[in-house]
Amino acid sequence: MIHGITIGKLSASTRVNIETIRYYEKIGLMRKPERSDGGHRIYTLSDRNRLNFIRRGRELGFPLDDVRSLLGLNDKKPTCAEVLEITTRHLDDVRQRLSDLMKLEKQLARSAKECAKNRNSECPIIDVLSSD
Amino acid sequence: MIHGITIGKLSASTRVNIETIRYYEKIGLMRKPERSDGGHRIYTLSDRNRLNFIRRGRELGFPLDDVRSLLGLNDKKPTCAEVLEITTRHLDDVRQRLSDLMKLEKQLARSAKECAKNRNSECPIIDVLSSD
DNA sequence: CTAATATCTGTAGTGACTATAGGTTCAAGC
DNA sequence: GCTTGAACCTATAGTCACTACAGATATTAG
Repeated sequence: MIHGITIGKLSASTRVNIETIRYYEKIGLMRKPERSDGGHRIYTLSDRNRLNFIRRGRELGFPLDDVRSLLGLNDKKPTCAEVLEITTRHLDDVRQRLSDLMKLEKQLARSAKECAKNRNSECPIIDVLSSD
Repeated sequence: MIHGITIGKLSASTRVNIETIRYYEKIGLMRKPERSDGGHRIYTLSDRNRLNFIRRGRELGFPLDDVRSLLGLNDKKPTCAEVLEITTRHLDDVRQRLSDLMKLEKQLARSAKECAKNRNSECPIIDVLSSD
């Protein structure tokens, strides 16, 4: 291949850490690339596309197992319906986490506010944590 | 023992898993309790209070290191100002995660919607992941 | 006394990396 | 051709906060 890419260049051009790339190879998300005579990994443009795919999937919060499915590594390329199913499940999960975090934010914000205006007496946050 | 609580009862009365209680002991969040002749852990009401404190802290999303500080295990009992500082930092973190998740939710929801009304052609979600 | 239940220790696994140690290869400049 | 420094290699351990075993021992109810 005329256009071999070292792992460093691949890392720089995809914004994925070198260690992470090697980790993806270990768990089978990235194929094992060719090696130079000295044993350095040599990647192709196709590898770069795949890695970008994985990165974007991760940026959307998909767990690596979902990314694996989306890449078609579990069985075949997923149908559009299957992709939708994975996405919908993930979306539900995100919404659940959102709802949990919003409750949390409210509680913390209330505690912090009380604490701020009540600097002399017993700490209200500690009280909350200690109360039965 | 009149005042002894077994780990099972402690677990049931605090809704903290037995394994988690032992883990907290290992990392020094819970003190080492007395033991029965046979070697079973025997807890006191004070242990139960502490464990409830830890559980509530975790429910508010504080990392264990923060809980440790709030318990006064790092140096002394924290002042109210220190508690507020820990809480505020944690709140900032929660708000950051909230903001990230909201962006995520938007993107995923948009993708899912497009995918749902577009079942025949190329999958829009895969397109997003593949695009440069 | 027996049988069922509870508890014990220790280790490994989870997810998705990140960090380190100690070695080898590559590419550029002279 | 040689040197040097950057890039790369493998393997292992650490992160967080648990959870899940396996295999042994203790306790308790009947």
